[in-house]
Amino acid sequence: MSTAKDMAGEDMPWDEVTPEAARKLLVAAVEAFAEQGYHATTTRDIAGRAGMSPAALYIHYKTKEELLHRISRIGHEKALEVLSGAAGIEGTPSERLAEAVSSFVRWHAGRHNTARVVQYELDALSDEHRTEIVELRRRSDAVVREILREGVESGEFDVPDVPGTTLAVLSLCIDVARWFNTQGRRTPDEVGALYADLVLRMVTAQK
Amino acid sequence: MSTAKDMAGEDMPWDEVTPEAARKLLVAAVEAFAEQGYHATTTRDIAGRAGMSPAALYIHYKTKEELLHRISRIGHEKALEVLSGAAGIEGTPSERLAEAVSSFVRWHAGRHNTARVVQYELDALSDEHRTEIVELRRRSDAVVREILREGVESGEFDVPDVPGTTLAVLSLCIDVARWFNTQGRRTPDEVGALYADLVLRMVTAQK
DNA sequence: CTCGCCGGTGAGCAAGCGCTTAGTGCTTGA
DNA sequence: TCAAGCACTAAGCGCTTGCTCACCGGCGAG
Repeated sequence: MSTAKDMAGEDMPWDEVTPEAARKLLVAAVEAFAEQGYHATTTRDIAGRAGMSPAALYIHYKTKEELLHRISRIGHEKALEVLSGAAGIEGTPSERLAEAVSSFVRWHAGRHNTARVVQYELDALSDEHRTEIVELRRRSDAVVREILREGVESGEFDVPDVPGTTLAVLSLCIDVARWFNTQGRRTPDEVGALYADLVLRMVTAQK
Repeated sequence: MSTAKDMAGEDMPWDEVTPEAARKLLVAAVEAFAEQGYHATTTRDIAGRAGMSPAALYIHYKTKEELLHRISRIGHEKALEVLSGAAGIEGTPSERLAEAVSSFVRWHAGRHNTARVVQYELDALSDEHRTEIVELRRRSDAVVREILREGVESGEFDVPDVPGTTLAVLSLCIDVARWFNTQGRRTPDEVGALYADLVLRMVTAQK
């Protein structure tokens, strides 16, 4: 079976953000937002983590909210890329669902700081920015729903409520960002494998 | 099959909080924290929603953090009560797991404002208060893990990784508080039934 | 060498924050 | 009837916040 393990979005994070000072500030912000949340993080804290003065932030970003928006947009794009890359491999719906779930979970575990900001700080975005991000989330939803639909069609899956099950599968993956801890016993690979198995059992038709 | 539908924690919310002014403030705080998060909520906002002056808050609570702690503690106790009440019914591990999941999910959906604060604002608590709350969460974990263990022992369940699956089941239930929306199409009962079914399929041994 | 440009800084402003305090009116028991 | 005690308010204190602005050093072009 082919793998999407080395898909985009897992290596060289944030290298598309330039110049270097802007990237350093953004990386510092991801760390701070993930640890304490957007509203509990001060611009002074972000600048301090990046080793710069508070005013430096405003050379590269108009507001603190714009910084969150950049993180959220790039993060969502990466996550969607990982998910649809995995869903697009050749294979049966079961194989594709397993690949999609394990890759998506691996991303949420391996990059749990980014994922936490991306998934749990949506409310802090302006209405306009949030609307844009929600559209990206709808696309993730569509990817999973389509695999389930195909599996039901082929008879591989037995899923009475496709939209509800789609929601549950994505919810399960996303929540990894909340509890996953680098100090914990499990590696991202292990969690991805466990979750792929659990999800397959949720949808597979019994013989 | 017996039901835990009318278990504690779903009716007459917060009626243990007295006097009335303290309860009104607490209910207002739950609403505000759920909508905007703890750090984005001001004491003026809470007092305003309760129809009182900002200073009134400090007659009933020492700090804003103490208010969060009260919400978090009572909420966790209610959630644990719902979960272990459902897990304690007579029946096979499958029946008990289904009841536990559907009740727990129903609580997270039906009282999603409280659940959101309880589940997603833990970081805002002081170290001391958080330690106390984490202990309550460990007990929820133990309830689910014990059902899984018994099901494996009886041969009803096939669960290679009991701790990991426990985590996944609880994570699935908890995340309901994040996405559940009163305007949505599903009722708490429907989501509870769907999730109980999905979880049973995750753990049931194939014949 | 000098000048202009530009990423970066130090100091600080206006606003809003959590919380306090002096005072007010209502209730209550002798 | 009235003093004490109570829940509550108006005003505001000290501080931190997001953000601004006058200024500065280094560097490439003429």
